[in-house]
Amino acid sequence: MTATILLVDDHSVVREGYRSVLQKQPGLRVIAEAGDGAEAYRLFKSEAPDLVIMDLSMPGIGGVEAVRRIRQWDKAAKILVFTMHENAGFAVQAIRAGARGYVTKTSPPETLVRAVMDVLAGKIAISPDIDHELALSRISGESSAADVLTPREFEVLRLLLAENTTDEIAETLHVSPKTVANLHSLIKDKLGVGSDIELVRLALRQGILTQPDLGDA
Amino acid sequence: MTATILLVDDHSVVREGYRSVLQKQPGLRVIAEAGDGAEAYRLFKSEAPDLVIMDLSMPGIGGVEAVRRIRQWDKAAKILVFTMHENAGFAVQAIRAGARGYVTKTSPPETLVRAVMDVLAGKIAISPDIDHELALSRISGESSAADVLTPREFEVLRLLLAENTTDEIAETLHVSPKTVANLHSLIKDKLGVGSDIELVRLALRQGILTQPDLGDA
DNA sequence: ATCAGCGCCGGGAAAATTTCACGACGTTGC
DNA sequence: GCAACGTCGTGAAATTTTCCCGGCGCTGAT
Repeated sequence: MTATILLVDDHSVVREGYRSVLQKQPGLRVIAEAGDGAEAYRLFKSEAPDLVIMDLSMPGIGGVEAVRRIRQWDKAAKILVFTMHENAGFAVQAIRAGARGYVTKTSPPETLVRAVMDVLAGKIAISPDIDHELALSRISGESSAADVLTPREFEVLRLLLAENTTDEIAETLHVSPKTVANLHSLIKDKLGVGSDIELVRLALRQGILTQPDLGDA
Repeated sequence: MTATILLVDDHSVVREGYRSVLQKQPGLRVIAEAGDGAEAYRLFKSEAPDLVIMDLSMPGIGGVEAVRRIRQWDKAAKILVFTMHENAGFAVQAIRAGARGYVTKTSPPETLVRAVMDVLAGKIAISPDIDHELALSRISGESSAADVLTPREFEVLRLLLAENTTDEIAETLHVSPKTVANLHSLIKDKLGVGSDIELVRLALRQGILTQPDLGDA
């Protein structure tokens, strides 16, 4: 019995790479490919693959959201995240969303194959570098944003990173600009950063702010 | 006569993809692979390939710097940049550094092959999406940082994004904190942004600030 | 040679923002 | 009931940002 696989990555040349690696492995068969989250969801429903290999950064709905939706449709779906982000924050997000594995693209092909086998066998597969990252972040506990912030604070943080001025946020939140400024200050305090610049970079590292570069002008 | 190629990308599975695509093309032969800029430079010198296919985001010295060094070593080197960044800023940097082509990873395999052929034939190859980006950025001219800023301003900008406080920058630059604050304000003015957060995001888009996520904690 | 223009450096003062201390209200949990 | 906490807001002090200014040195044009 060969296991069927759905490949999800927005770079076709990269999918070619996955396929090439997986083909060499007996017992695996790639039956479909998707280039974004929405297509992945659609194909999962129609093809019902045994395993999904999913990239994180994709146009439209991102990988994490795609994982969430697929798991919502099939609570037993086996999804292995395969991404460039060597970052504990992303891994935590992905696992929380329902991924059964997280492997970085810097890993050698064997690691990917091994992870595929593990996930198919029902195990959880995390690549060693991320394991290490995770351990580190536990030790030298960088405040990890999403935990130490209250829901309201977190929302203000997201808006600060996306929207612009304090006043705009105050309006969309129906509170006084003063409150937003207070929260802004409190957030920086809780996160242990001194400037907005550090704040953005922290958010970047932790995957709160996702966009790498889309939307130039 | 078959053309020899050096592949540079820090993700081995991705290199697998390139190879797979290029192998199908008669007249092309991949003779070496590198996982970072330094290795690429070393291999270029020892293997003297006809063409280099280079990723941009890599550990250690990045792709742009690698392009620069290789071109310094061999002014006639043919380098094709193949990256995920669908961003005019990166393309401009790469071309200025000496790349002869710029293709995004979202492009279909044919586009890559076509670009490889064009560059080998001595032409400049830019993928259509970037051409479009370039045109757009010319029209709705986003201030493009590096141009409108004087050298000194640009340096302060870099330090703001990397270093932290105004005072630290003042010291490393041997000027008064006041001057740094003034420059900081002037930079935001010239770039047309209202807050530091926008400033960081602009820098991100334009590739002034490169690190995507390395160095979590 | 003179002068205008510009990059660079910083002072001063007004304006805006950040920060801190504090109070109020509702919820939750012991 | 009450302590603990999240949320919202005020006010006033502290700090930063911003704007306007003058001075210096260089370059290029007249």
